[in-house]
Amino acid sequence: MTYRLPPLNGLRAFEAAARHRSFTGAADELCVTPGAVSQLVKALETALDTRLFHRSARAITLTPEGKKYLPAIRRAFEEIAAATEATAPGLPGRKLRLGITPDLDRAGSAVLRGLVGRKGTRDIVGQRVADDPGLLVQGGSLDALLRLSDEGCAGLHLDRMTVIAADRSRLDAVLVTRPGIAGCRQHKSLVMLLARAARESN
Amino acid sequence: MTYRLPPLNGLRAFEAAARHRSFTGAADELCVTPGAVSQLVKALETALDTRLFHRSARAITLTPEGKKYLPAIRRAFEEIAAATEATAPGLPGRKLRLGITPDLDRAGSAVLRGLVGRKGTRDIVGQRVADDPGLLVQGGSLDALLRLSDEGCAGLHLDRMTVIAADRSRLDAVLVTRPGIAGCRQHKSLVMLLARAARESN
DNA sequence: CTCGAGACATAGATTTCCTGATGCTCGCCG
DNA sequence: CGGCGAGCATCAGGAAATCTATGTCTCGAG
Repeated sequence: MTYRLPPLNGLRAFEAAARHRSFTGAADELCVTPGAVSQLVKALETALDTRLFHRSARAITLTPEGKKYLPAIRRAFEEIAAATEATAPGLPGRKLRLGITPDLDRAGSAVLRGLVGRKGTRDIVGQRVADDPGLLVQGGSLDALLRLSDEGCAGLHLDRMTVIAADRSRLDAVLVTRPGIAGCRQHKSLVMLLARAARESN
Repeated sequence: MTYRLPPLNGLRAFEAAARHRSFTGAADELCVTPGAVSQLVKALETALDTRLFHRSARAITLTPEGKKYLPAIRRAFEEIAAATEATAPGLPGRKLRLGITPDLDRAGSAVLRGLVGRKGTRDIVGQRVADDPGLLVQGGSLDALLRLSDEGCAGLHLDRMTVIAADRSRLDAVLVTRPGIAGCRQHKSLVMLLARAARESN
C-alpha cells in the first residue's frame, strides 16, 4: 500500500499554528522564526491546493477545510508521539532537571518550592540556577529552565506559562526546553503541573 | 500540548522500507535513491537512539523495537492519508488517465482491456500510448503509465505489478505514477484492481 | 569461484529551508 | 484622525539538510 502524504513538516507547522492560533506561537514551539512557519504552511496549502487558514493582520483562523482537516492530523501526531515515547523515551529512566531563576525562586511559588524540595516529584527535580539559557546546551546540567524572559532563546523550545507567586500575584514565565526533550513524559508532567496550579488559583 | 516528534521524513522512509522489506523498494516508492533512504532511516535511528532494522547483505529485517514501533506509525500515516484525501482529493472529480504501452496492450490482458474500453471504470480511463514516461509531466496527458521497464523513471513513483496476459502468462509490469497522485483514491483503486486480477488467476 | 544484488560510506552538488529585513494591515489609543 | 504596536507576508541571501553518484563490501546463487 502506498500513501499519498502531504509535506509532513508543513503538517507539523499547521498543527502547531492551529493550536496556538498564531504563527508566532507555533514558531516558538518549533524553534524557528514566524517567517519559516508562514512558508511551511503556505507550501502545505499549495500541495493540497486548499486554503487552511484565514489570515488577518492580527490573527489567523481556520477555514472550514482547516477545521475539518485538523483533528485527524492531531490524532496522527499523538499516535506518533506516544509510540515514540514508548519505544524510545526522551529521558530514559531519569528525572527532568529543571532550573529556576533567582527571580522566580524569590517569588516563592508553592509549586516551584515543591519541585526544588528534597526529592522533587517522580518526574522532576528542580534547582535554583543563574538566568542563563546556555545551561541547556547538549550535555549541560539542565533539561529545562523556567525564567521570566524569552531573550536569548533562539533554537530552544518555548512554552509560556503563568506562575502563581506566594502573594498570589501572577507572573508570566517562560519554560525554555532543550529541543528533543520537549514533549517527553517528564516534560509533559511538568507542564501539566504548572498549568493545573495556575488554573486552580483563580 | 506539545509533541515530541522524531524526524518525520525519516519516519516515512522507515515505514516504506519496512513495508517493502527493502531500502531499494522504498526508494522507488519515495522517488529517491536507495542511499537517501538509508540515510533517512539512519538519521531516525540516531534521533531515537534505537536501532530499527537489522541489516544483512541481502535484506533488512525489523528489530524488536522496530516491530513494536511500526504499527503505530502505519496507523498515523493512514490517518493522515485518509484525512488528506477527504479534505483535498488528489484527482478531484475526475478519472485517472492511465496509459498502456503497445507491448502490454498486445498481450491482451482481460483487465486492461476493460480499462481501455469505452468508459473505463468509475475511477480509471485507459488508453494505448507510446512507451514514454515523459507523458507524465505536470500538465501532461497522463496520470499513470503501465509499462514493462522501469528505465527513465527517475523522480516518478513506481509500483511493481503482475499482469496476466491473454495466454495466461504473467508479465512483470511497472506502474509509473506522477508524484502527488500516487496513493489517491483512483490510484489505489487501480492498484487493487490489478492486484486482485493477478491473485485470482493462480 | 565468480557473479549479481543490495547495503553502506563519502564527497560533491543540489535543493530545501531558515533567517533577517522590510512592508503591510488592522486594532488600539491618545 | 494619526501615530503606535502586534503579527503576518514576502524576498533575497545564506546555512543546512538532503540527494545523487560512485566505489566498496558482504552474502548467496549458480
